[in-house]
Amino acid sequence: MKILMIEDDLAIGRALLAVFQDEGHACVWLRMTAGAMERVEAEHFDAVILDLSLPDGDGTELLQAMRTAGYSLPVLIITARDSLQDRLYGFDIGADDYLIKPFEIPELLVRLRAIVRRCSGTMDAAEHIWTAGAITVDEARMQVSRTGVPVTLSKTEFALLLALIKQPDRVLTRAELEKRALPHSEGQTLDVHIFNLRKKIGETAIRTVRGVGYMAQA
Amino acid sequence: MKILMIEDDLAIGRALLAVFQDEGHACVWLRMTAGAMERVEAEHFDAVILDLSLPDGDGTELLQAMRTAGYSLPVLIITARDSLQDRLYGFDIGADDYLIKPFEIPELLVRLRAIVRRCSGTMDAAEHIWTAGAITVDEARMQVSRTGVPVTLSKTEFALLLALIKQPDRVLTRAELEKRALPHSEGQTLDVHIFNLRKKIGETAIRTVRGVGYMAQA
DNA sequence: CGCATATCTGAATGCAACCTGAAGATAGTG
DNA sequence: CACTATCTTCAGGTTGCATTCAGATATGCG
Repeated sequence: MKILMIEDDLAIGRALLAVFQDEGHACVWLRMTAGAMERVEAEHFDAVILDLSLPDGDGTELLQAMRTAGYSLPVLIITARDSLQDRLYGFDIGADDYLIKPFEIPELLVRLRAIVRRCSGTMDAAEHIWTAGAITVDEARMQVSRTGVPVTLSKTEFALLLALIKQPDRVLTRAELEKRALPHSEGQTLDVHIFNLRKKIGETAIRTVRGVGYMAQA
Repeated sequence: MKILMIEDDLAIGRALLAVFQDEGHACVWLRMTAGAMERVEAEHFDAVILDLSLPDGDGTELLQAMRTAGYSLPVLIITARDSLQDRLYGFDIGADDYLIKPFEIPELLVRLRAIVRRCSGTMDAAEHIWTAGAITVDEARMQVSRTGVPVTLSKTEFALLLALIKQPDRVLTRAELEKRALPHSEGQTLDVHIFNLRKKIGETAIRTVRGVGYMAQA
């Protein structure tokens, strides 16, 4: 996922940047609205995180400009303003969600995922359901099934499988997988999780690519 | 409350979806009339929000079809057409209220609440009912029953169960649940309420998803 | 107002699931 | 055949949840 973050607070910006990196998202960080519109026009983003109080103008102007230009990508507003009027105004000009400072990072992640899912669900008609072979993963509901039979996975196993199944038939390196699913791990713990995962969802679902990593079979 | 929204404008749809989520309502968002009738037949909705100008046909046709099929649930029409004739036509074919774009979100909420109240008083009064497994929750009457046997819950327990049962088979995080049911709480008070809840409605009704939260079994 | 009951909250304990690291077995590669 | 990467098993340690209980707060009733 590729995110455009417009935020002038250094502490918040850095923290979010680090989190996004950990989650495997790409993130472009701007500290003002200047140049933002050009980036949106030139690149593809899956979501925008927009602070309203910025050094070179109000973030609402940017949002309005984006909407009138026809961009419908999900926008999450961050702000210190809390009144009902501010909120409604935010939605009116086209925000998808509204988060008030100070906020917890996990909450931001949840909401971000929610608005992205919401938009992609309605626009691509595809729910966030991933499939590869006999395996089906419902990302939002955190449910996995094999040939229709539900399977329960641990958090780590789920994260692993999700990373793999999001890009079927593409090899993910051990480093990539460890970064996504095993924050505290070193050594070959990954092997163990893959092993346990295979026990639950079947041997053939995940193929080993010797010397590189693993791959979900489409 | 469960709402069916048929609206092709992305900005409006998103804003409403977000508002409904905040208010704790479930909302199904379709962007065309196609498939709408099937949803109405298959699920229970408390209200329909219907845009008239849709990509695949006029919303009035859907409304007429619903009415001739005998569905009397409240319908709020949103449209850009403003002429007196359009309005009268809308009411003629069975709309309960009529809102002209652009509109303020609070106004929509007020009108929505009004028509729902109006209808629930006169028509099928027994209709805010959620089910999952052996559990039935009547939201309006605040009544819960297990395999038909009534169960009395405390306010907090009811709020918890309601949040869970509104979205069966979907994991709700601890944060989400705490936000809905325990405004003043921190720590693991949630565990205690889940425990008490399970004692009353049965062990199997609520499944624990370790490291994430809880889920109502459908 | 004061008492009794129901409910909520926070802390403490024990248990089970989970993650991790190590170590031997196995299979792939040159 | 030797070497290395991966598979498989297992035990130790950690974390999160279940469960209990007592004090605090709210609610209803006399």
